[in-house]
Amino acid sequence: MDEIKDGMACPECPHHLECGGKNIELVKRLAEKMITEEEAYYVSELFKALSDMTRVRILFSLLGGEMCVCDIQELVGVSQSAVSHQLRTLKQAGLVKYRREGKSLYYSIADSHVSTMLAMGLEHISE
Amino acid sequence: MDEIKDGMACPECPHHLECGGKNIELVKRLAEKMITEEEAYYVSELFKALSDMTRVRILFSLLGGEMCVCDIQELVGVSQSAVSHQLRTLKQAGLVKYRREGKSLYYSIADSHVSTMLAMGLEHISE
DNA sequence: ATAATATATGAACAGATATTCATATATTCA
DNA sequence: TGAATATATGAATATCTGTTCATATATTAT
Repeated sequence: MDEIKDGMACPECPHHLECGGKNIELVKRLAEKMITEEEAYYVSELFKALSDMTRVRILFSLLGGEMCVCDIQELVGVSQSAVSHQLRTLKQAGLVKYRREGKSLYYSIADSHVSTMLAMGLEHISE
Repeated sequence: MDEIKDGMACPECPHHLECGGKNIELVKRLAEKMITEEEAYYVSELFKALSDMTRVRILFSLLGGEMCVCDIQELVGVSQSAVSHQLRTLKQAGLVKYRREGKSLYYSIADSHVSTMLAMGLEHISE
């Protein structure tokens, strides 16, 4: 990878350095406004939790309200273990929460961001 | 997996069938409003495109406007090949578009859905 | 305390994914 | 046409991910 050098504007292509297509001004300016690596990591982890078909189906199921694990299992049609593993992923990403009632755990959408993201995803694919 | 049978309400837990925690009414009602497997697949594929740190950084770079590949490469700090592969993934997901100008390709965010999803993702992790 | 039910969890394996390397394609310039 | 630049692409590989299977934990009922 070439190093970014400064103050070497090329007469033929004023925005670029060394005619190499490196718009140093733009890159330097954007680099300051850029999200941090840490933020990018957490955002990607968040979307990773939404990147599996089973988890997406679980979340859309929960849009109608809270459900216990065995009902999710029934509705989504995967094994108890698989649902549980996926619910943990969703929980860790802050996408769902749960409460206990007797032997059952009732899962629900964590907040309205989640519903909106799902709605937007669905909208995006329908274009 | 137990089969869903109808009309067998259990006296002890009226919402459930066979005391097995299966809320058959709820499950049947939700099953009708459920997104299809196909929709779930496409939505998960969309979010999968957002589930990688490099791609997230590329997209946030592009929020400021279009950029050519070599500038993205410089800003994000990964190899030319890696950027190109990731741009293809983003393109296939409909998240970015591009136009050619001479030897360079200028990539940009495909539509406002994308910006909003990114903004919401960032918002969600900051809570 | 014991049994039954609901859910979680760890290990293992098959399949997916991101990067690298080498090379191909497309465009411009001389 | 040939050289240089910008980007794309295929193959290979190491890593990651989702499911299954077996088992553990937690709650309730007997």
